[in-house]
Formats: sequence, C-alpha cells, structure tokens
Amino acid sequence: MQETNIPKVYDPQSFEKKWYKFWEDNKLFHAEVEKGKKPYSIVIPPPNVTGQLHMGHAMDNTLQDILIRFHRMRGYNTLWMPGCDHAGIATQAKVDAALREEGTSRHELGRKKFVERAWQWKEKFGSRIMYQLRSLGSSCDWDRERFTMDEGCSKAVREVFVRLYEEGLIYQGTRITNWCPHCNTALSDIEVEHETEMGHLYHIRYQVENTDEFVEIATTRPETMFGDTGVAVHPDDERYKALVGKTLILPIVGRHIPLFADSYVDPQFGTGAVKVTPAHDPNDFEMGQRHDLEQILVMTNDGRMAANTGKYAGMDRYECRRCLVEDLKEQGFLVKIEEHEHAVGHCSRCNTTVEPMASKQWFVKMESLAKPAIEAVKSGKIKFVPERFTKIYCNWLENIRDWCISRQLWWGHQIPAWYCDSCGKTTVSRDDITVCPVCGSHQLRRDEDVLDTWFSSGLWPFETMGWPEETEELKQFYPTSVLVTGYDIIFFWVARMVMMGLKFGGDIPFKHVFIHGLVRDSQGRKMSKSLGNGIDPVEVIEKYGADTLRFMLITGNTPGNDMRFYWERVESARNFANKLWNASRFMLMNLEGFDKTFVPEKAQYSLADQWILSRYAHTAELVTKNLEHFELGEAARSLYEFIWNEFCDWYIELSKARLYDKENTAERRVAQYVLSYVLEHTLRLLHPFMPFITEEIWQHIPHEGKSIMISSWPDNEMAKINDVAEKNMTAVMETIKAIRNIRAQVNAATGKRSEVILYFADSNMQKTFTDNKGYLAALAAAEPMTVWTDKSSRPENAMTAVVSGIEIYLPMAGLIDVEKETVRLTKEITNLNKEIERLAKKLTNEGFLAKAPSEVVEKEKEKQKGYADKKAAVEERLSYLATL
RNA sequence: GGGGUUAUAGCUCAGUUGGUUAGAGUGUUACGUUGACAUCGUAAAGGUCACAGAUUCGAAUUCUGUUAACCCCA
Repeated sequence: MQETNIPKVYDPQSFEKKWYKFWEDNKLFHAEVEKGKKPYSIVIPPPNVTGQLHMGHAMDNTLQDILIRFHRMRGYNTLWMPGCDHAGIATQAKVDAALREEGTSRHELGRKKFVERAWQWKEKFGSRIMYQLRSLGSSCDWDRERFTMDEGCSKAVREVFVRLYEEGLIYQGTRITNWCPHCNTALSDIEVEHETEMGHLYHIRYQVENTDEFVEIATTRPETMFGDTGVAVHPDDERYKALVGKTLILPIVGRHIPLFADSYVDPQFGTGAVKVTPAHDPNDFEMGQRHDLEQILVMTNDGRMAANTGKYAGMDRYECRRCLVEDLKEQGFLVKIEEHEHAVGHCSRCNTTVEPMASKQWFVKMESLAKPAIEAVKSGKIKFVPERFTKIYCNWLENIRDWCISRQLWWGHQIPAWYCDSCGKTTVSRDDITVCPVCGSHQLRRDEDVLDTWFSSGLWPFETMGWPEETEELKQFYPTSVLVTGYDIIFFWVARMVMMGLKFGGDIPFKHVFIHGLVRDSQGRKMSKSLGNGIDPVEVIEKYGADTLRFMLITGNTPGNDMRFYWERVESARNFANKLWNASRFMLMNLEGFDKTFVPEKAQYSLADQWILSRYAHTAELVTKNLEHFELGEAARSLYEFIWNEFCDWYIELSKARLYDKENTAERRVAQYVLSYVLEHTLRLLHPFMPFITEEIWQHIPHEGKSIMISSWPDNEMAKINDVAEKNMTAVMETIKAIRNIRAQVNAATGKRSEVILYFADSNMQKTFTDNKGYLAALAAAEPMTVWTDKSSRPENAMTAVVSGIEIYLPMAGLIDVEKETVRLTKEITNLNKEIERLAKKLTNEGFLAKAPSEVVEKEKEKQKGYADKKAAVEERLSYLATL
C-alpha cells in the first residue's frame, strides 16, 4: 500500500543517504562473473588520493554512473570498478607539508617512517574520496575497490617492469631530463607546462684565444655558462666560417672551449653563435654527443649553484644570474641585454620553473609500444567520442619520445633494481633479493627511486581485474566497454593504458574513450586553489542534493566541450527535481481506489491518454538512442522537456477533471492507470541521471520489484506511438494557446469562463473537438464551445485567432479594442506574407520540385496551404473590423 | 611555427545524418495563489545563426578563406 501524501517540497537530504545505503546493503552495485551474460564494464579514472573531489570529478563520475546505470537496467552484467591513485609527487608534497607544520621533515623521519605516514594519509583521504563518490550516487562495485599501490597492483607493476626490462624496452641512461628543484625529482616531458614569458636575451662576448677578437653569443640562461664546453655556429654562416676550429676563453671561468659548426644552430637567432652546455640543455646535450664535449653539471638538485661555480656556489640560480650579469658587465663581457619572449617550462605540480639537467634515470623505449596503440585507434578498434580527439592522440603517439619513468621520491612503487657493489652489475627482479645473482655478494643496494605514477595507472584496466593471473574477471570484463575521462589526460593516461593494455592485457583496454571537458567557473576560468574560485561538489550536494548537481552537470553540455558552473543552473536543476516531485505528489494524492491489476482496453483511452503515451514512447526512444551515442546532455534535455512541458503542463492538467470526478470510476481508473504507467516508466528513464529522487518516488508509487535501479529499461514502447492522436492533440493545444493569447491581449481574467466559437475546415477535426470539449474548458476556460458551420455570417464583437484549419472566435462584447486588434492582425498578416512568399519562391523553383524528395515537397505544399488559409481568415477578420 | 576548439536571444548554452516561422535555461515585461508545485502558472518581447565566398533545388548545419577568443603541441 502506497502512502498518499509526501512532503510538499523536494528535500533531497531526507532520502539520499537512505537509498544509497539500501542499494549498497543489498549488493545492487556488485557484479559477479556470470558466463554467457553480456558484460558492460568501466574502470574509474582513479582520483588522486591527495585530498578531495572537485567539480571535474563530479562530472566525470556522473557521466560514468549514467552509463553504468543505463546498461545495468538494460540487462548487462555491469561492473564499475572503483579505486584511488597514489599520486606520487602530489601526495608526497601533501605529506611533506603536513610534516612541515609539525615542525619536522621527511628527512628527519627517514624513508620508512615517511612511507608509513603516507599510508596513513592514504587511509584518511582515500576513504573520504570514496565517501564523496558515494554521496554523488556512484554505483561502484565497492567490494572490488582497488588502490594503485595495493598488493595486486604492486605485483602487476613489478611484472610489467621486469618484462619490459628483459625485452630491452626499459633502460637506464644519462640524459637531460626536466628537473623540478622544488619537488626534487625528474619529470617526464608531459609533466612540464610551457608558458610564454618575457625574459631577457643576454649577449656575452667570449674571447678568441690568442687574439683580440671576440665571439658574441646570446643566451637566456647565463648562469649555465659555468657548464659551457663549447660554442656552436651554423656551418654555412659566413660570419663565423674563419673562426670554426678556434678556441675560445670562457669569461670569468677561464676555461678553454672549442668553437665548432653544427647545423642545429639557427643563424637567424641571436648572434648566430650559441654557447653549448651539454649538461643543462637537451639540444646542447645532443650537440655535445656529436662533438664529444664534456658534460659539466653546475647546479644542485635544489636549484642552487654547485661547488664547481666558485664564488657563486650555493647561490640560488636566479640570484646567481643577477650577480653573474653584474660581474660580466663590470669586466666588459656583457654586450647588451634584450627583451625576449620565450617559452619556459614549469612543473605541472608546483609551477616551479624546471631546470633541464643531465641525470641518470630509467626510461621506457616507446616507439614499438606506440605503433600498435596508434593502429588500434586508426583501425577503429578504439573509438574516441568526440572523434576529433583521435587526431590529438595519434599526433602525440606518432611523435613520441622515450618516457622517463624514475622519480626521486619515496612515495610510490620502488624500482625493482639492485646494484651489486662487488661486481657492479644491475639486477632487475620480480622478487626482492639479498644476494647478487651474478657474483653471490650480499653487497646489494636497491635503487632508491620510485616509478612515475602513470606507470601504474597505465595498467589500471587490467591490474584491477587480477592481472597477471588469468582471472575470470579478465575474461568477462576486459576489454572494458568505455573509458570516461577529461581531455587533459589523453597523453598521461589514455595513451599509456592503450599501449600497456595491448602489450600486457592482450587486447585494447577499452572500446570507447568518452572525452569530456573541464568545469570552469562562471567567468570561464579554470577552477583552482590559488584563484579560490573552486566550488566543492559536496557543498552543492548538501545544499541542493546530488541529483540536482548531477542533472546540472550534464544538461546543456556537449561531449568534449568545457562548461561553466552557475548557481542559477543548479537552481534550475533543483526546480526540475521539485517539479517532478510535485507531479508525483499529485498522482499519489489521486490514487485512491487504484487497481494494480487493471489494464484499460484500447477504446477506453482518451485523446490525452493516447497522446501522452505516444509522447512517452518517443521520449523513451530518444533517450535510449542518445544514451547509446553518448549524447547524455541531449538525453537529459528530452526528459526535462517531456516531464515538464508535456506531462506536467498538459497531461496532468487534463487528467484532473477525470480524477476529481470520483463518481465516474471507469474513466478515473483509466486516468490513474495512464498517469501511473507514464510516471513509473519515465522515472526509469530518468533514473540513471537522477538516481535518488527516482528511487524515492518509485518506492512510493505502485511498482513491481525491489529497486528502480534493477528494474528493466523501457526498450520496446514503439507500439504506443500514435501519430493521429498527436496531430489531433497538437491542434487542441494550439487552439488552447491561441485562446489564452487572445485573453491575455484584452487582459481578460484567465479564470473567467467565456464562450468560444469554432469553425473547422475539416470534419474529422471538428469531431475531435466536440468529443473533447472539456479540454478547452479546463485549460482555456472556454465554455461553452460552439461549432459554427455557416460561413456566411461570422460572430460579431469577437476576437479572432486562426490555427491550422480552425478559426477561433471569442465573443467579447465591450472588450474589443478595434485599433489594437487591427494592429495585431496586421502584424500577423505581415508575418504570414513573409512565409507565403518564401514558400512560393520555393514551390515555383523547378530545381526544388525536381530534386527534393517528394515528401519534403508535399510538406512544403501543406505549409503553404495552411498559411494561405490562415491569411484569408485573418484578412476577412480585418475587413470586418474595418466596418465597425 | 603546427594542430584543435569556439563564435546562435541581454547572459550561459542546445540544435546528432543539410528541409523547424531557429530552441532551452536564466534575465526582462504584463497578468495570476481554483484543491501537485510561487522551487509555480499564463502570455509577451528579444536572434542578419561572427564576416566573405563556394557546393546545393535548399546551408545555423558541408567546404574554403578572413577576423576574434581560448586550448594543446613544438
């Protein structure tokens, strides 16, 4: 027995937690391996365990949950794998900061204790994030929750590292990498963000040995001068041809360095002569290799000048730059300083300017891994939605460089490599070792570094399913169905997963990549901590409910595009929830005597019943189609429009008469049936978008089953489509609108009943209206309704409107303002003329008649006739007005 | 330098294979609390679909160019 009364206002706080607990307690999110059942699976983009979810996460997870709930209702064996990412640099920075506040530091604590602290952090914030995902309504399979550093993932990471090493795809080497002096670690190329900045170009002259001649070089980073081991010019540069091969004297330092030619040098840039610092610049590094130059590191890991820089040793790199420039100037080496705009790399984590520095790091050879990953997308095995991201993905992979995977951090997967101090050999091993397998020595040191976080997240789709074991989960749920993520991590994550999935998972990791944009603030700026413009999704959920937030995040949004956050839009979504709530409340208040077993005969349906069932069927089809094509915003929009503009505005209003008339049980129960059917099924369509409110209402209204989330998706409703009913109902609705319009024109009280006289061009339509007089009475207060058949005399003192095939007269003695009415109708004529002209042009165009499909031509002809009839009626009316 | 996105009502945005009198939310104006909802209802005003070409019987939609803003890569 359902309750007949629910609260007047939608109050999400009163039920959201309750239903989440209900779903979770009943294991409705849990997926078991069921052989033979169609699988649908998504692995969550694991949020960083650093802190809390932001609006972007809310959007990402809403999209996933919609897809998951939709497919679950459609009968797929649906798995949504949740988990967190250990987020090496970011988390270490957070823990560092926490320690600093306690007056201690990671170095004081030591590695072991520090890692313990990081685990504590993970426990605290990991569970907070999972709580936040729950409050959003995410239907993740929590029994399977994973963490990138849990035992299974660690095992997978080791396995992959060892295999890649054994294949020679992982190697150690000294190369220029991007060094962050603040985070104190090497970074990969994509962890560096380039920003154009105004800087200076310093022109410095280097003396040619044993002459009074100088070669003028230009540099943006003079402080690296201490590491200069050469100066390069272009081989064809006439200015320097004679000097190639000579020796130069490095100012201040006094080192003798060669001047050589290399075609890398751009003769147009600066002076055409560049200082070469192989240990501090990637291009110089390569030139250094070609010309066999020494690499001299002149900076320490924290961005200070190294011991080999004399009096500058210990200075910060920028402080050194200032001093050095002063000194160069004093000693006459500085020629000039120019303003210069250039791109400067910044650490994507802390925004510190990175320092390119030579160091020994671990790398992955990417070329052979990238090829199949490109192929998988080009062949269409993996599809990006929207498609344009294919190009971005392929371009990056086609120009890929080796991936620096070692990080000088403590929080992460420690690299499984051991160095033997006795024989000097390096051993990479799946298991920890204490004895050197080469010489048997116990003098082993394990590599201190950890792996790039993305190395383990790259394995996420299969490591979470038990790889390297050949599990049933892998067999059923891998490849996953779709990956939902933002365009900002296509390189970091998507591309790496594809490469790793193909290499180790034995197949692509997902069939679709559904890319979404960023959630920005109302001014279009990125939400960020430093701007303080971020909006906490939890705050929105607490104020307005998760359903509201979810609905707001997906309406009016197209795949791949950014969106702006507006509180007004949140309110609009909340109002929609309230509307649905009250529509349901209305039904519940009128369900007395409802018979669950009653199903009406076809003949019992009213026009409105047939119409709403047909509209509902269209909506179901549209929502389904749009969900299948990842057009979630469109799907939500069609539900919004159906519920508000059709179901509430028209159907509920029209059902009132029948529901309030308790004597007429027969009609009343038909109305109850249709109302209940349409609402219950619409709730199912809406459930993926707004899981809580739909469950709350569903549990109150007549229903079958335990929970709406496991009810079946309305898939086969096409039989309810009824074009005739829609056409007739549309005419009724247009007539009602026209009458309302007239009444508004003359400021007639909307509630006041008054007569309406109609003239029909079509007798079927006339029957429709006479059969449904009540509709005009109920929604336009137009009563009684009289049908005029004699065309020769028209009602006098009446306002007029014309809709297709129907002339409407509203007798309004004393209310007609002839002048105003004339103006209004004249304007109408102008509009009609415009349309008629346009159509005439079209319909006399031979090309159109010959080439356009016949149904289009027919449609246009019908339109033309409609406008012409309308115009005739309006003109007649105008001439009548002229006689008054 | 290469690539991409965006340009539609005052504001924020939809408009999926070319055929709608170009839509929504919000804002604005007028009216309205009769028994789902004022978090509401009714009605209205508001757009040369950035600009210029091209393709087509037909372009907001396809193509080319221009302009502007933003983003990614180097």
